[in-house]
Amino acid sequence: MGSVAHKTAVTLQTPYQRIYATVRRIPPGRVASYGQVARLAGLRGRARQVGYALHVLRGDDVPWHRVVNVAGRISLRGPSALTQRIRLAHEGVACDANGRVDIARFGWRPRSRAR
DNA sequence: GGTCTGACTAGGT
DNA sequence: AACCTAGCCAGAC
Repeated sequence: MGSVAHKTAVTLQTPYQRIYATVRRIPPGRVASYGQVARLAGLRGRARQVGYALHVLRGDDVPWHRVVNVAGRISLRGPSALTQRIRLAHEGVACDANGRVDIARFGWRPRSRAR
């Protein structure tokens, strides 16, 4: 059948592109975990790959600051962690005294698409 | 080729 | 609560 055309269409987007597309869907004022992004991108279980994809990002085309770990903590170390915290605060997402984002309050819960 | 690292996570002790 | 382990996989060396 049209297996070749189908395969081509699926392969058109690399895993990284799917990750970036998913992160771009996170609305301002919301956060998603690495594992959640992986799942939504069709890459279940590859949370580390999401971290690496964001790590190698250049520029600000992707709102990488809206991704935190599953505990609500900022996983970055160094000055970039402060950048992330500031950007989140600018969107109304504050960290508590322990440096955590309240996932119950700010976690992104997309209505449609894969959980 | 092998080995190690990391912006991860779930599950167990 | 902290700590450990397995699973994950692209890069770096």
